[in-house]
Amino acid sequence: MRDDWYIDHDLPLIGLLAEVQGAISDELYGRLHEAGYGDIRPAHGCVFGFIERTGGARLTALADRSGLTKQAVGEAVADLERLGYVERVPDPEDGRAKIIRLSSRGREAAAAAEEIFADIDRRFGAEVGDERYADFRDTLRRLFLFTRMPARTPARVA
Amino acid sequence: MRDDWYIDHDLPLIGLLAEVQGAISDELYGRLHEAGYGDIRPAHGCVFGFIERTGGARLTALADRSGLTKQAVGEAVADLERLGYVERVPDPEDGRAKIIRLSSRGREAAAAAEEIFADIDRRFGAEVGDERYADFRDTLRRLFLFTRMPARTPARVA
DNA sequence: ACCATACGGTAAGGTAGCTTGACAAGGTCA
DNA sequence: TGACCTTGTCAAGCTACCTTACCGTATGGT
Repeated sequence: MRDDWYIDHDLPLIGLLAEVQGAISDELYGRLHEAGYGDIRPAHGCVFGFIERTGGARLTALADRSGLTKQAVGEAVADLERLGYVERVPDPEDGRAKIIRLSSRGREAAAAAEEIFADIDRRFGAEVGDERYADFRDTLRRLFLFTRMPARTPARVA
Repeated sequence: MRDDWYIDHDLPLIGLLAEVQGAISDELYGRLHEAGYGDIRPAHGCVFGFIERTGGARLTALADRSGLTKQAVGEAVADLERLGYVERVPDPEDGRAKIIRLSSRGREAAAAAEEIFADIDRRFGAEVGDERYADFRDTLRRLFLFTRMPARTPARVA
């Protein structure tokens, strides 16, 4: 991105979303690396992004929430267990299931990530105005829920 | 995403951006497929998203604008050329360079994509309110430009 | 007690989309 | 004219994620 094409041309919504997301992603993993969490990769987001901070979650729940397959999430969990960020404990309520829980190091990393997000929110708020930014976040969340709405049930033919 | 975890838990900004982008992406490529442009893939976005509609652009310019490597964009261009969406012509001003231009089929596909985007904009606007949505788009664009801002020059030590 | 179903895991293999490295041909400028 | 940079391309390889298939164990309805 060395030239100024994007100053004069509008990217479509999808392009703007992708670019902003990419910028945040670069900052997140860059700063996690500096903070000593360099072994956390984007693929681990399906765990950190969707797990209960305390109490943990089942593999199947993480797969459902993230929209990925159990295999993909299982691989991420195996990685994070090896790296010491999560631990798997048997679920007392279901002998088949295991609870995936953040270890203390995992909670530290999650806290570090949340600080980075808070820092980004602060800078974004300062750039466009806090009220404007709050509205933006709110609208984005509504659009997210909108895209997750179940398709309209076809009208029943009486 | 079968359970309702995301109703009660806030995804961080990056998660919201990723999810909404994914939803738009699904719709875009699904509908392009139905419209007879099923051979256009997300990887081609670095061309369609950043090329001048008439006049075309150089490979290096597309790489700069999209933030990808020349190799990645070159592969997308080779694909699109084979599929008939773009053509490569020698640049009269520089013997090394080639101008990548949308063919007539390429312009048709771009127009189809723009209709899909307009349709999504219409639905999003209806969901959250047109004014609110216009503000949202505007703020998103400002945040995009903000993330593209050159790093602050360190204050010169007099 | 039986059997369908769900949970988690293993394994093999594949695809999309990018990367790094090396390079020839053409341009730029002292 | 020689040193250097730019443009585009070839080749090799990586990451993230998917698919299909199979398995053992546990649960729950009948």
